[in-house]
Amino acid sequence: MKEMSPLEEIRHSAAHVLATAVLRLYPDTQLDIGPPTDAGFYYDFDSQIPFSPEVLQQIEEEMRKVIKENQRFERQEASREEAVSIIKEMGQTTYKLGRLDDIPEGETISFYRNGEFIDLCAGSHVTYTKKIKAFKLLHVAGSYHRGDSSQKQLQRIYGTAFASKEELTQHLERLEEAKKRDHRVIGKDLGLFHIDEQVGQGLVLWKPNGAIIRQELEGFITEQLNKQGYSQVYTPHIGKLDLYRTSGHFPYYQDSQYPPIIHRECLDELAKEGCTCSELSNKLEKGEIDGYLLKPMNCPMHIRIFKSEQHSYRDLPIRLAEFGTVYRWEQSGELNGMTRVRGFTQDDAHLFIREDQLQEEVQGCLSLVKLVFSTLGMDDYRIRVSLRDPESDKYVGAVEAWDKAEAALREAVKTLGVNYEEELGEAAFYGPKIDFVVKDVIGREWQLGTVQVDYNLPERFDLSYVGSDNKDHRPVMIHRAPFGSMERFCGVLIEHFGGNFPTWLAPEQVRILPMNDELLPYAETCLHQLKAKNIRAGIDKQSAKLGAKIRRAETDKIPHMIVIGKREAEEGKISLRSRSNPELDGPHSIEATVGLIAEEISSKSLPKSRKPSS
RNA sequence: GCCCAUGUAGCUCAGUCGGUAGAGCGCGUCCUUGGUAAGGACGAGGUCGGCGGUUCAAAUCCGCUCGUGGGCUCCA
Repeated sequence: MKEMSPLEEIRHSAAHVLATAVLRLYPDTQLDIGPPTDAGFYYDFDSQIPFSPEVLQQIEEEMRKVIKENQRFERQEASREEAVSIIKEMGQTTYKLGRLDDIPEGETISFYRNGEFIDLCAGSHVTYTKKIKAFKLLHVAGSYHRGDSSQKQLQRIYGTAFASKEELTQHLERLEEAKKRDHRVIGKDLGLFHIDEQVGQGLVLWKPNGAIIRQELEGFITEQLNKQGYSQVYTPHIGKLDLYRTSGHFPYYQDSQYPPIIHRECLDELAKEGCTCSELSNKLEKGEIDGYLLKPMNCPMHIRIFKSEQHSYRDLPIRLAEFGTVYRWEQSGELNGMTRVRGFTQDDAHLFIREDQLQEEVQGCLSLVKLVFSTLGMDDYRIRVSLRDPESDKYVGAVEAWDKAEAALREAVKTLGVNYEEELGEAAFYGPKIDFVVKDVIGREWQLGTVQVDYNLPERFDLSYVGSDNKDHRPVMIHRAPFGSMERFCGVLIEHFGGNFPTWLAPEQVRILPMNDELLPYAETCLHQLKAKNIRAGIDKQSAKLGAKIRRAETDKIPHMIVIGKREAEEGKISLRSRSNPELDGPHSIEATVGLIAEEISSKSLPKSRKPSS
């Protein structure tokens, strides 16, 4: 049994109080489980009554009463037989008996009692309910019993609890603050992207400002690709079903693909025959009719490029890169802003290598991912090394090859000099992988950069190169994407910066604020000088007071403001107000300003101040 | 896909007991020409997500549907 921290004890106890209150109000309720979590606690209930917000309030009221009664938490150990009878006495047989069965033979079975309520529970708990100084029920959500979608769906009540009211208030305020950083909110405010009902769920429209950010990021990657010996390619958005039959993506992953595109004549023919839907999908699977698939992955296309020529061992590694857009039919409930979508562009590349090059190449890929993260100041990520489960037989390729690959990944990740976790059984069926995982503002984790070894596709496509022994050899493939997908990465990036992008990424890098219309010609002169250096700049020509223009530029999160008044125009200077680097504030010549900003852009400096935006 | 919630102007939201719509921001015009986070006046803008039902009457009640949010399941 794991010792619980004091905070976990409070939360765990709050979960029991929640169950106590629910049973008082709705005695017919069947309880499942109620553990503490990172940010609070939950309890799963099976109840006829839908827990609406009003009901939730009543439950919260009842919980307050329970706490006020200052019930004592008492531990009680029981034999298996006693445990069964306690559960039966409580009338909680539906789920609790199953939970009891989960406890291995020989382990202590314990219950915790508070007031009239008793629950199968390993502990631990606070001593009295009054120790729960501050709690709040947050929301209700559906959840499957044992996390299995074929099981009954229960109602999960989420809440949080703290040792003091102040901490609770702070926590709730932080949640409010986090909501303001939500990429969906900022994306709308700053005109970065739009997801349109009529275009389709999970299909991102990049608006002009968002497109600039994406172009800058793609440019950054392209620069690195050129340095590191990659070749960029372009491939189409659809390919024949046969291609994906060979790769195994069709029909194996059919559920998460847009349905195939079938030629009109073929459809007419089938209609004449009175072909049913299931017959059609049968024929598609068997390959009796062909069609096209919106590509769910870029690899098969890159593989066909590799295979279009003969390769010598001297040519390897061959590194094919593409910003390749793929389409996957994600479940509707899973879609989320830009972080989970149905069409997305991977900053993809496939490396065709000799086995002896594996470690070096993985290392190269990892250092690229690391460079991306450090350039953007994203240091709050975790690295997950996903290995195979030695017990399972779902994996392709020889065990020796896996061992080598896993060893190579381990060695490569060690050279990064960062912490990482190994997770058994998390590998893809075709090879082990390393993922960079980042949290969003609400604490949800998203996989961004990824490096994966693949033994499967070279086999399926019968890839080969000619070795020094003049014989054919099978290359190994590496899939890698430093950003993962442009959509998800931008979503996370928006939240990371809270919209205050470093100047090199900012859609509008400089805004000129003339005090009045007479100064417009001078403002235009300054604008030309900025634009001559490829600096994205604009002039606020609105008839408004300076304060209002500054406010607008601040809320638009423009890195640099150039204020122009009579004084500046007479002296041939400008007055800089900079949110990305307040050290630069003050009067400068326009030439010096252009130089400073151009330097900031080319060095990809991170913002120096993080003023919270209003 | 499933559970719950939700959908009113470009955005954020109000709209009581069912009596056919309101604010702020933004936008437009005019006035104002200013010194580091909001000057002022006037004006335009809505088939209340869509379809159907109940009703003399529906933004409001009911059903279906589409979208969104929070979870669950999933993520090659």
